[in-house]
Amino acid sequence: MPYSKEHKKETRKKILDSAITLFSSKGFDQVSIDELMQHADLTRGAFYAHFESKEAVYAKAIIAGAKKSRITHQKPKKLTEDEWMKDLLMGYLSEDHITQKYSPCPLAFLVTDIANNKKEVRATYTRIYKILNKTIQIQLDKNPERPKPNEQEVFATTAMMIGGVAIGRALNDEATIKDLLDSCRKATLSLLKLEN
Amino acid sequence: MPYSKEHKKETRKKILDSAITLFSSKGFDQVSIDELMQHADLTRGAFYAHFESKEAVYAKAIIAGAKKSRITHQKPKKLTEDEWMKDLLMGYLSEDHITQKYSPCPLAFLVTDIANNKKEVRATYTRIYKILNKTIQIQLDKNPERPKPNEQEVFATTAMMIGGVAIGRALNDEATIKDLLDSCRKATLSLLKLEN
DNA sequence: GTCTATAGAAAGATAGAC
DNA sequence: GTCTATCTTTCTATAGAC
Repeated sequence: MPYSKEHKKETRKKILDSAITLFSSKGFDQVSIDELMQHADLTRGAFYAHFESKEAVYAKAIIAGAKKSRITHQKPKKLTEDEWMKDLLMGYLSEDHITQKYSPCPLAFLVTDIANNKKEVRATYTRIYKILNKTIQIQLDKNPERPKPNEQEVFATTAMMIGGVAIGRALNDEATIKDLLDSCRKATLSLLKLEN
Repeated sequence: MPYSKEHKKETRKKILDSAITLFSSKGFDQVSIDELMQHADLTRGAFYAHFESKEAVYAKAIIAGAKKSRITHQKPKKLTEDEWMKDLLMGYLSEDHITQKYSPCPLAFLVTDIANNKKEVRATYTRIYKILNKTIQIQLDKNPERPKPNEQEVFATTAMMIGGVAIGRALNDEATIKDLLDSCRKATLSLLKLEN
């Protein structure tokens, strides 16, 4: 066999990485399989040895994108739980996130794109969305010296995070983007009782 | 002249109404000019007598859609300013809005769709977004007997409104949608100090 | 202004060589 | 597994008759 299993796995990963970047910045329809494969240094025809359709790679890209997001990472030892949570919020609601300087969160970058897609894709979104809320809740419950936000406050917070980033990407005016992000950062801290 | 000016204006309005409905529910790329014109009881070829391109009708549809949104309407006489504001919030963050039972807000239905579109389209979005925030601010300033929310609190509120509706449309699970909307309704009322 | 017909480009997916 | 070539469909936009 001229190609090892290892090789295939790496190629798949390259395709998936390209998919995260391209789908996040341009949406499902504006990325062709040709472009996707070229970005991964391959040609059209090789695609179907790895995924069965465009929808399939899109769904996998959402999952892979979520896993790359900082919010799923381990807390650095030198930070307290609350410091880490604040760090994540500030990073999420930042210009660098909007301009894709670091790994974009598919929940925000692809919200309406996904609403227009197939049932299986929306099921994937739903699963990841629940995980995000749960993760934040668990993280916040770790500090006993602060009033714990309830489930509703977490839902409201993530709606503001996702909404803030999604709107920021649609806007055409730096100053407004800055105001929006500032406002959301402040309001999320307050909602989660993380102000001090 | 076999067609009056009046006729043209009405035809244009029919196309625009179809555009709002179809673009909102399926996004820019998933609506073809053919489908759009059929929905308006016309054929492909007639389109270019009214709009110069697909992007052009899309941008106009965003504006027309925003004008149809309840939030730009006049307050009914029998309601106080705050009651009216609460009404709008509850309607915006409702299942009926998500399922498009009434006129969808393009700011929420098309956020990421617009982020992936041309500069002029994003400029249109930005303009309407600013108007929404301003409108809410003005409305809230009318009641002198309540602490006035500042600009930041209004920005945070609209981020939650738009985020809540956009996420709700991407979700695949009735119960989660309900929780999400409940949470956002409660949090927006609190942010705007409208609880009583 | 609206129709039918069509030009011209692009995209998803498959076939077969290596 | 990856390549090139191609089938087939779909779409935007234009041309020309009425």
